[in-house]
Amino acid sequence: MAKYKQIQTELLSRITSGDWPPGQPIPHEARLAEEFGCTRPTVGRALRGLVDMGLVERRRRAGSRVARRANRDLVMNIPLVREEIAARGGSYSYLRLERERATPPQDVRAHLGGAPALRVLALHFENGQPYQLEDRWISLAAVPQADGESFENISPSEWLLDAIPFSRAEHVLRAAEASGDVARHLGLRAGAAVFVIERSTWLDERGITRVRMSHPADRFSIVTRDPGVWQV
Amino acid sequence: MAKYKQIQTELLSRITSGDWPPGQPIPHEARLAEEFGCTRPTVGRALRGLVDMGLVERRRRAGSRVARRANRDLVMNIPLVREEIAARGGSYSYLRLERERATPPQDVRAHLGGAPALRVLALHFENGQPYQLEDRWISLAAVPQADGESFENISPSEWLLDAIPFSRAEHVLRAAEASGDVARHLGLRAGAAVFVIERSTWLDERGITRVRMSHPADRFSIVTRDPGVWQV
DNA sequence: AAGTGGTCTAGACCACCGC
DNA sequence: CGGTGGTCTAGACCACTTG
Repeated sequence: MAKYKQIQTELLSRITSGDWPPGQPIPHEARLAEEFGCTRPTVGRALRGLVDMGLVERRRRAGSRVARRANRDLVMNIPLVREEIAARGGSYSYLRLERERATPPQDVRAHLGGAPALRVLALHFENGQPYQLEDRWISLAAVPQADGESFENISPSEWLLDAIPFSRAEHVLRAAEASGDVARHLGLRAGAAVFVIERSTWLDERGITRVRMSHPADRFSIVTRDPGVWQV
Repeated sequence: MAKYKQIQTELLSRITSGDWPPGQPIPHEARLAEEFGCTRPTVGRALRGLVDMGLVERRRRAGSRVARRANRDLVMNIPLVREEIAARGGSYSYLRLERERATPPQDVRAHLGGAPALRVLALHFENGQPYQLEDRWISLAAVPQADGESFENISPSEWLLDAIPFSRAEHVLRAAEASGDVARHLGLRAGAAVFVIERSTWLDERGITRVRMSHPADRFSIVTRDPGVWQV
């Protein structure tokens, strides 16, 4: 194991063990370097990871302290439906329901701009049961190639991932009660709970696509992980 | 701006602009160091951030490439309810409903161990309306101080944050339909959609606490951010 | 076998900010 | 003002893995 990582692990255990309680000043970099028998940049690299984890606060001249509120960030991942289901050993299938050029509703226009857009509605199945309803808008100004794609054999999600890069993405997670349309497509009764993910992506401040992914509540959950010590 | 960060920004723009498409090999560190007029460790630090963002893949001997699937991680934060509501300018209030020593259900026992546990049920209000139902189990073996706390004036979440550190946390996010009890406490009809967060924490493999936080679907959502924060 | 990334050192300069 | 963290250099050794 790399030395900076050993140091990181050791400092981490001093914090989580309560040996260094919240608010406790941490020895200077120079002192730690002496203690661990290495140079200051190596200690600095170890500490940087702890700062990113939100466990340590550092200020010039004032020194480093254990953060008072270790309000750590959570990390999650939203994989492609197909890969997610395959990873579980389930059988995946896909059905395009609708595809049309149309004018998006107000909130989507605010994101994609006034240009013409493509709407695609599609279903993803796990073991023959509806698992996700994908309701997507694609800006034809930003992604003109989409006009030539029927999306009958490949889902918009998957196609876009290979077709176009993005520089920024935002996700909103929420619970909702299924509207009549959503319920019908997912095979639920109207008003049943669904888990909704709305994803918006940009390429340099230009809206690319907006998608609403709805899942039956009893078949979907998201598990987060701790941000491991991401080395910086 | 630090040089490693300038380099990172430049490389990032080459990727997001499509100049370096997915799968494209990236020049060697030595070559980039030459191009940017710096040393190899500096280039290495810039690239490390891109690897953490999932945009670049590196293998010894094989070199670096733009990741084929920029399946980036998402970062979110679950703040204290009180602070979350205060940040919105709402008025916060708190009510402890129940507190008892009891034997946890099977799944919680698997996490906390067989030792005695404390159960606390509490409500968090925003502007007088129920916002979160907190249903918590605390291991008295791991947190004996909890036995002396009534939780009438401070929520378990808040108390625990200051009382005891943790080394690992796991969260499960899901949608659900409110059971009779949950619905009654939250002022909803039975079967209404709720957003549920289940958080489990450990200190060195020893279970500390498990909490289920239920929110009315129409008043709760989570917004994620890009993890670009820690480097770019 | 050799090229690539991964890491560390020893030393240095600078910006910031609390004293 | 001076101490602290933030960064960079020049050089080096090593581990991994692929051709």
